[in-house]
Amino acid sequence: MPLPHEILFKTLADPTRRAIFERLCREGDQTVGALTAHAGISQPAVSKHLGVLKRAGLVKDRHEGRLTHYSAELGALDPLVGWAKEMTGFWQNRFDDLEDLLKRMDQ
Amino acid sequence: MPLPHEILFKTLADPTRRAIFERLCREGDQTVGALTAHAGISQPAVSKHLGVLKRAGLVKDRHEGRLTHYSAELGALDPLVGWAKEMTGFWQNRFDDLEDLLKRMDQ
DNA sequence: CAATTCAATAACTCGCTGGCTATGGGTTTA
DNA sequence: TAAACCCATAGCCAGCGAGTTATTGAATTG
Repeated sequence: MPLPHEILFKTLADPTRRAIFERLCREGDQTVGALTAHAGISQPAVSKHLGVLKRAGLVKDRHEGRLTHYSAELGALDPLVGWAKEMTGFWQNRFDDLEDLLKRMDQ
Repeated sequence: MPLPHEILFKTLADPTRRAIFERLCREGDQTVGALTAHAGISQPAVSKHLGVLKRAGLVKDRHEGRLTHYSAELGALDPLVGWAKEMTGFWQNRFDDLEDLLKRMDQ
């Protein structure tokens, strides 16, 4: 099983897929048909993207008769932000180490 | 010119490239040779990845004789975090709208 | 100056994936 | 129940990109 941020980066790297996700974030609940109408690609292509988004935990679906509604899954982006903070944190730690070193040299 | 987060997602989607960037964040300045020693791929492959990272603004290089040192560029991840916050923000706004609606209905 | 080392570029191969069309299963409508 | 509609799956194709080896340029070493 890959780390959480791994699948997120791969999934959100595709512009079309990210656009679908953004639309779900901005406008909330949407049917596949509505998403297809704005995506500029075929319905099967949209369905495939939604499948990928769902497997990444970025989206959840709701069945209502013959319609399928999709909505953005909240908090799914957390690992991504966490990873970014971790990276900048490493830098901060090195900065702290440098400060410690300078402090010790000062004595 | 693409949006800032666009290139970041594409660049960081590759595991090898992300590993190189993580190493630079964790351990700071590194030569191409040192990075190659830990990457498990050939030196040209590493150089190509470093080129991509550099064009994305995630990394900067420093020439010292025949060696080239690379280091992580701070703040390059900001647009990524910004985008994530924006997405969750949209959801928050919809939540606020719902609260407003309910408030208005209550009167 | 010859040999060696470091890194970048060139040229190529190959697997992955995002797009398509065709089809099928399930649901509503006439 | 026949027809139309919504969405998912299957199967196929083309382009991209990550890897390779070969080569070159530049800098250090002997």
